[in-house]
This record gives sequence, structure tokens and C-alpha cells, in this order.
Amino acid sequence: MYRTHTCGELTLKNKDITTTLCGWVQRIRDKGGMIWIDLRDRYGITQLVFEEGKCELALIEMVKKLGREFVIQVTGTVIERFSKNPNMPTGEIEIQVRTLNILNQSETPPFTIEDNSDGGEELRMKYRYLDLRRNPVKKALELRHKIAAETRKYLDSIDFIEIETPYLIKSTPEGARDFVVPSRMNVGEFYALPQSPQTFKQLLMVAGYDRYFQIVRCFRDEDLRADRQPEFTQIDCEMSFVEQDDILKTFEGLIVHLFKEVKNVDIAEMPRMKYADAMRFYGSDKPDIRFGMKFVELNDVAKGMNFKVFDDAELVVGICVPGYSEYTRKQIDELTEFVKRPQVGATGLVFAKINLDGSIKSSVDKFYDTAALQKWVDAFGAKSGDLLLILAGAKEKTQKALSELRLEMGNRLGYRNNNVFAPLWVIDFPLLEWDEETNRFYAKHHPFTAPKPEHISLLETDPGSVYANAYDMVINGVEVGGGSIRIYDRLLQQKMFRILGFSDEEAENQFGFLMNAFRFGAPPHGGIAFGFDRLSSLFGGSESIRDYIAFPKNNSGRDVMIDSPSKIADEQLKELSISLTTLPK
RNA sequence: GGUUCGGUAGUUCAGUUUGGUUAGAAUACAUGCCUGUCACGCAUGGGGUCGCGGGUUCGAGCCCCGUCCGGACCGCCA
Repeated sequence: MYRTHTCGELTLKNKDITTTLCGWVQRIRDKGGMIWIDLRDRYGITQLVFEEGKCELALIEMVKKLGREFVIQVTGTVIERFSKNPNMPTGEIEIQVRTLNILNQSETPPFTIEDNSDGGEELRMKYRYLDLRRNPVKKALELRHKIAAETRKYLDSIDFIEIETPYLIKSTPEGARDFVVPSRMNVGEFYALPQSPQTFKQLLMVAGYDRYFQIVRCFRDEDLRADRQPEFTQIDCEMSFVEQDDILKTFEGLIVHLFKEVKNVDIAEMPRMKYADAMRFYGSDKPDIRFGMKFVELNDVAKGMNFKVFDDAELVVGICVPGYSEYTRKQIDELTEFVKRPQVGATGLVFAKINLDGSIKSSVDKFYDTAALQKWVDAFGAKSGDLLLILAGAKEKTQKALSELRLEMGNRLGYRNNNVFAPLWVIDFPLLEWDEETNRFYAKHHPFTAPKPEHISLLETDPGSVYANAYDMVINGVEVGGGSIRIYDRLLQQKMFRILGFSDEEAENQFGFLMNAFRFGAPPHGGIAFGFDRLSSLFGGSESIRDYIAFPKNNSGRDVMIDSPSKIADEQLKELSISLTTLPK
């Protein structure tokens, strides 16, 4: 037996017992006649003590050979510390070591294995197995495990069944770019890795498994972000014989359960906001509702005063920042620079300060007198001491830019507290989205989403105004999940593919298996998928999902530890009947 | 595909604005001292292809061009 206890469990209750521990040398404090070692394992840290005169000289000599991250086994007596450390669970005891066994040596690690490591991102990824020894990363993975475990517990308790679906499937052109896998046995043909198990879970509904879920890896060959990895995990769910409201209630239940069990946070309410309102009041389909500063449209009160920027704009819209009329010229200039960055894309920023004495100072005083400005103030319901920030231009672009500005102000004002959680449903999404470049409609959610029944007749006449029974769950401005009621009628699905520009042949070729299944008694159904990595990072209070994934990929989709992707041998290519050529750009 | 920031000791960074003697700090590492430390302390020491290639110059870590690598973001992500 290697050990009798872990490094996290011994306390004064275990005083005087003999124990054997295994772990890594976290730190050595050599005080001359006395040496302490912090011994670390997954469960915590226990202090070892070696004291001249109280242990054999040979033992001291051996201790002097130890270095950071050596793996050792020690046997000794649990004793009460002379000077205790109240900051650690095992801080009242230490182990007076009798025997030391070096299980393995370690080179000096390239960075410190501490909560605040001196290692940079890339180095820590290259030696991820060392990074994973660090407490914050371990905590993140424990949190992730807890969420997975509680998800399974909750869904199991309400009769959901976890079923695995295949990873080697068929490529489809819609949506994200597929990762493809060549087939050796079928020359010239490729599998694709699933972007989601969408069609399979629908087939499970046809098969009668009316409550399915799966914590499942998904793959999308698109550029990465701090919150986007090419392979990521979803909590994928589908139910039969349900309407939208049944699904919202069921998965509100899941989220409430997770917050309670994992974070001990009570979610009081889960508001439902129409997509149109989300865009109108927050300029985003994933609003952060931890704070106000809702958009106020100013077209009526701002236009027609010979200020060309506003007169020419499709939309004049602003936010009221409470209590910030004291913002200096320099700070406002910073905000102007912020909105003018290409990523935000506004051309300028108009402000109005409502001073404490009631006077109003704006950047457009030349065009707007006090009475005109007062109309703005009334529109916002602003008070003395408030600051109005206003953008103008094309509708969508301006909404997006003001949304960025609102979030920036939320950050500056400290409204975006990681320990406050404000979930909501965004509902009533448009079914379709017009794409100017390709001159066709795309499915806003996916092509299996059902139009609202009362809008089906509009599909022929005015597809752009059709709404869907689709919904997203948004928490703190992060889209953590989304789903829809699906089409289960073969002819409606066929019509949908036609609207999306599929020929009947293409639809048959790519989704014939699903359309065929709909011939054999498909029940009404719908579902949702949650981004498990995002949910984990959100619970952990981090913007990046990378620390919640044991072995993540970097910005370029590379794993710098195993150095993948990589070239493969000519023999492998030959076996796959693949020859590589460099295509002209 | 684009924008932007960065690459200097094992590591994290300063030094680049204004080119000029031997490139610094902290930390890590090594050695010595220290019997209650817990980010122990003190002393000493070793440690550099300034990402790579080219150019300008009497002279380049610093300026210019190219290139590679990394971070954040836009496009993209049904």
C-alpha cells in the first residue's frame, strides 16, 4: 500500500497516529537545523518536518537532495504544530517523518506550480500536465465535473436517458465548416465529425426515446476565440410531445438546480425577452441584464435640427449612464476612441452631461438649445448628474456599437460582477436571415427549426417576417444554450429546404434519412443544447473556457503540447488514396 | 481573410520614444549560513543566438523591409 491518507485530510483529530503519505514536493523551507516540506497531492498540502536531533542524519542528507516536484513517499507521526497556520485545513498538524522514499525525481519545472504561476499562457499549455497540478486549474476541472454530475443527476431524475450518437457522420454544407475524416475502406469518401448530434437526436425522438440527453463532444472547423474551441462539449437534449413552454420550464429547472447545487445560488426568476426587444433595448440577442442602461431611441427628438449626422442616420440611439456627468473630456475622448475602433465601428460619439445644477452641456450645443436637449433628457428619464451617450448611423451597426459601449460602461462602473448571475430566455427569434452576399435566406437557428404555426402561411409570401419557436438561454451576456421546436412534418421540412435554396435532390441527398424517418410516425418534438464549457467558465467566473478544458487548443487551433495537427506519413496517405497538392490561391 | 498588441536570462518583464562603454530587475536555480518556517530570511554565484532573415548606419535589442510564433478582437461560428 502506497499511502494511508491523502495530503488534505489529516487534522488534530489524527494526532499521534502513524501515517504514510505520497505526493509532490511543493516547497522546501530549509531553516538550518530544521527543514519543512510542503507535500502536495490532489487533495491538499500537508507539512512535513525534519528536525536535527529528532531524526537520523541520513534522513536529513536525503532531504537535501530533494527538489521541487519530486514524487516522494513518507511515513511518520502526526504531531501538533508548535506554530500553527490557520490559513490551511491541515495547518494545525505536521508529519514528523521517520522514513522517506523518493518515488521519482523531477527536473526543475519551467514555471512555478503556484496559484499565481510565473508561467505565460503558451508555456503552461506546452507543459499542460504541470499546469494541471496548479490549484486554480484543478478547481476549474472539479467545478466542471460537478456540473456534469449534477446535470446527469437532475436529468436522470426526470426520466431523461443518455444515449451516445456517432462521431463519424456525414458532411453537410449548412452551418459551420465540418472537420472531415477520410475513409480508407471507401476510397475518395469522407466522414464528417458532428457539429452537433442534431439529426440523430431527432431520429431518437422518432424512435420513441422521448427524453434524451447527452454530454457530447462537438466539432466545428471555424476560427477560435477565448470562448470558442474547435472541439467543445454540449449538454444536448431533446424531448417529444412538448411545446416551447414545456422545454423552457424543464431546462429552467436544470439551470436552477445547477446554480443551487454547484454554486449555492438561488435563481429567483428567469425572465423571457422577445428577440425584438433584446435588440431594441440592448442591441444584442444576448443581453447582459445584470444592469440597466437600456437603449432609448431618439429619432423623434433628435432629427430635424440640421445636425447632418443625426438627420442622415437610420437610427439615433443612446444610453443614460447614471451619475457620470462628471466624466472628464479625456474620459469621453477615450470612449470615443473605443467606439471608433474598427471592431466596434462607430464613426463618432455624441454626449450630453446633465450637470448637478440642472444645466445641460452637450457636444452638439451648436445644433441643440436647452429646450431641444431637454427633450432628450425627458426621453431618457434622466436626472441631474447623469451622462447621455448617443450613437447614430445604420440601424444594425449602431445597435451593435452601442451594445459594445454599454458593456464597456458596465465594466467601468463595476456592474458586471462575476458573482452575480442574471439568466434569461430570449425567445421569438426570426426563422430566417437574409444574406446579402449570397442573395438567399439562411436559417437563423438551423433548418430543422419549426416556424410558429400561425406564421406558416407567410413562408410563401414573406419568409423574412416568419418567427420561430426558437429560444436561447443567456446568462450575463453569454449565450449558454439554445434550441427550438423542430419540424416533424415531411412536407414542411421539404418546404423549408426549398426556401433555403436546396434543390429537392440536394435535400434528399443530404437529409433524406431524416425526411424518410418523418414518413414513419415522427412525434412533435423540440430540444435545446447548452455549451458545457461556457457554462463551466461562467460558473467559475472566467471569460475564457480554456482553463475549464483539460487539454485545450490555442488560438490557431493547435495543441502545442502534442504538436498537432501534424503531417502524416506518405504510407498513411497512400493507404487513404490521398495525394496532396498545393492549390493556387 | 482582416485589425491590433507582443517575442530580451529557466520564467515574468523593463530597456526601443531620442541608435553609442560590459543589456538590467524580480523570481527560479546553485552554494553557504540560519531550530518554528509556511511567498521564510540573509549572503554569494552562474545564467543572454535581444524569435529568425535581410537592409540602413562608423555603430542596431532599439530604425526599415520580410518572415515565423503567440495573445486579444472583427469576419466566420446554421
